[in-house]
Amino acid sequence: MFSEKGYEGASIRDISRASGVSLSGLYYYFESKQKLLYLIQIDTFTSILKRLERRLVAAVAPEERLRALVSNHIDYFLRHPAEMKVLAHEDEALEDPYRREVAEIKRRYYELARGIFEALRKTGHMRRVNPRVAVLSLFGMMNWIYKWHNPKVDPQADRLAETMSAIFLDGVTNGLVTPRPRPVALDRHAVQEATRAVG
Amino acid sequence: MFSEKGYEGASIRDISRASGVSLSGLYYYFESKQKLLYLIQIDTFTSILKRLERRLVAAVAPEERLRALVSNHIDYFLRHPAEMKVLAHEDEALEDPYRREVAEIKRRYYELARGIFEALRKTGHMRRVNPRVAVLSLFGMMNWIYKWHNPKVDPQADRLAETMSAIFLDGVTNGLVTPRPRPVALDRHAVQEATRAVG
DNA sequence: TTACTGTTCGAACGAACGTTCGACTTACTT
DNA sequence: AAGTAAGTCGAACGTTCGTTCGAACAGTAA
Repeated sequence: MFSEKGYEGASIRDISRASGVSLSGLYYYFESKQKLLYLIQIDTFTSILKRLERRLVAAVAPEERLRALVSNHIDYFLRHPAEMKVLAHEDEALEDPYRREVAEIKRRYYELARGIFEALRKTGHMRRVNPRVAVLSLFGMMNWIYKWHNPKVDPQADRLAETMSAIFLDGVTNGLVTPRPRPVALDRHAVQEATRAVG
Repeated sequence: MFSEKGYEGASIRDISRASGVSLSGLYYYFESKQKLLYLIQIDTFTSILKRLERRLVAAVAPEERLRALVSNHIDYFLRHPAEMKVLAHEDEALEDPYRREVAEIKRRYYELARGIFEALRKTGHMRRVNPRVAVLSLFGMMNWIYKWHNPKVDPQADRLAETMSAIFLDGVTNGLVTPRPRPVALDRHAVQEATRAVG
């Protein structure tokens, strides 16, 4: 309901109708509408973060870690579209005792992503891009998915994650699109083309 | 008000209080709350699109056109943050006589962007990326800005547009960050590094 | 049977919602 | 001076909102 109509747009009566539980029945389980939104957000955020941490233990190279992050995020996104839409779209609807707590998890997620970027930079494989802007651009790319993704015509999670990783790491004009492992080095032809593109 | 509290969260009374116009005074100008949202969206969308079209007449090379699109979008975004937030965040709040009309402009904007991608591809400067996914990823990157951009700590429009264009065209791991005109070709060192990154 | 605990609900609360209406003011035309 | 049109507003309309409360139900323990 929150994902369909937005937090303010969805009434407790809507939720009651959709769930088949009476108004007061809902309040037996959730002390308020705010708390319900809070529970959805905390639950979703916690599990996506936990799943990411589990996946990251297997990945050590920064690029691999970044791919793991993108893959995890998008996979979760497409598997739980309603929850993720609520997470992406209703973050401002939460008020301050709850809001702070969700923001704290969000910050952990952000810091984790930022750490991967810093590592990528240390290995010398990233150019001088403001890391904050880079991370937030990546999240923007991924979190926008709920606005447009249509399972019938758009790529599945794996393919989408590969495309977005490729766009983000190599851009649309360089490199080749290949599944993991990483695209191979630029050949002479690609370098020539890149050079020609400038002139 | 719509940008602060969301469409549903903002009441006509909020708007009345903030504008200093009485409830009925507002209805002298706007026939409904929906119509007010519609007017904001149409007005904003029309002017950002018009401005883009004006800028595009000067740019012929696909890459230049893409940079113009990014620059125009972000510049407008940071200059009219409230309107753009409403555009990005409240698109689903609009109902169907109005909604369709806004969707039509949005489609024109999308098609324009897509056209630039197709052109980029035809020149051979873009690799095999699903153009739909590419365009929507780019828009995601840009439209997410309202969630995080803080004028005090984050780059201004020019710099931000350059960074996002660079990320999108070249990725974070390739090429160099330079202001327009385009970054120069990869030197031997960069190629070596890229190669090493794979192995 | 009685007592208790966990679960469900209808009915209602006051508050806030979007919208309307008629009256009033102001400024300009005749 | 009278008339007209545009602008502004207080008060109220019916509806919906989030939330509460006490009654009723089921299942188990004594």
